[in-house]
Amino acid sequence: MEDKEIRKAGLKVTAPRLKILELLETCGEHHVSAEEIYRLLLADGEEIGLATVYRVLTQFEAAGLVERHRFEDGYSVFELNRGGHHDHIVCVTCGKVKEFVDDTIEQRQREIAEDKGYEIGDHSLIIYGRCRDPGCPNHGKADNKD
Amino acid sequence: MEDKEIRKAGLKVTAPRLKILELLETCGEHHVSAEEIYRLLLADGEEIGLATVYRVLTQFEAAGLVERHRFEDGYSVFELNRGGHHDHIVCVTCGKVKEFVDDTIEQRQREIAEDKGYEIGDHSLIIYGRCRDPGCPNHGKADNKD
DNA sequence: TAGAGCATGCGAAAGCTTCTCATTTCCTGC
DNA sequence: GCAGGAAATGAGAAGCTTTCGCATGCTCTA
Ligand SMILES: [Mn+2]
Ligand SMILES: [Mn+2]
Ligand SMILES: [Zn+2]
Ligand SMILES: [Zn+2]
Repeated sequence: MEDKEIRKAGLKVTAPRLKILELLETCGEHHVSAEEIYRLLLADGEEIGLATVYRVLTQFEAAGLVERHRFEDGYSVFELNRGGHHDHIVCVTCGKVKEFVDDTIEQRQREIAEDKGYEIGDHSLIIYGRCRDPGCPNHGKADNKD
Repeated sequence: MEDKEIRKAGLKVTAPRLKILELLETCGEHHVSAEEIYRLLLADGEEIGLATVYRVLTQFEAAGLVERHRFEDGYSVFELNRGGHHDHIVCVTCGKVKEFVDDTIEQRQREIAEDKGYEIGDHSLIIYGRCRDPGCPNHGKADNKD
């Protein structure tokens, strides 16, 4: 099943590639680092190298199968490209990430690019804030001002 | 003159801090890396260490004097905090950066944060595209689709 | 002007990511 | 099914940005 997508990307169908793709499919909206993928596969009994995980993720990204994001700390996290574009809102306290799409913002971006003399390509919008989840260390603290 | 700002940040007024602040002032809307700052100061005859540049930039950032951004490649670039917030549009071909502010987008972000149950803090919006400058390698190429 | 403490420069180290290379695996054509 | 050539892998070394540790130097207050 995933064979098709890998072949379409011009890549050989190998165990590491299949396993990484499978794992990403189970992740849904969860964003995982290369290191996490590596450890999860190891724990699953797979024999795989960290370098391979990085290589494959980069290839998948180039092929449009996978998206890479860099949140505040600057390190890479990955997720399956599930078709539609979306942006992210991240809790700076607990790290929780939610996704959103806003047509107004998307439209304004196209207008801004046009206005500034750019042919628009991609974009990255990340909102940082504090979530109100009971489990978040931030929970309860009324309104911290720093 | 810059003494005031440094002191206000609770930091001692030292040659490295003054020089870095001065240099950033000459940069205007240009975004510079720590390494660039380091080399520019060295070329200017200053005796300074790269570790100090990083340390000072981090302190300035914490004090709100300086802003740090990470464009596509993930490395840090810095600019003086010139008061108002702004976002960036970057040419993926030549690297040219322009700044913009859009009230509609800013407002929608606040609504999204509210909607998703986050107390909004900062955000990072970077549009990637291709500029139409005569000097840009992209110039002339009608509309490349990859 | 002297003292306490903060800041600096240097080199070493951290942490993520990429590279190198010998070995293995995949895939095409027989 | 099998062999050959190309592509991919795993392991460790290396690369790069950024941070740390520490002996020395500088600032600032009194
Ligand atoms: Mn996502
Ligand atoms: Mn800027
Ligand atoms: Zn949270
Ligand atoms: Zn350009």
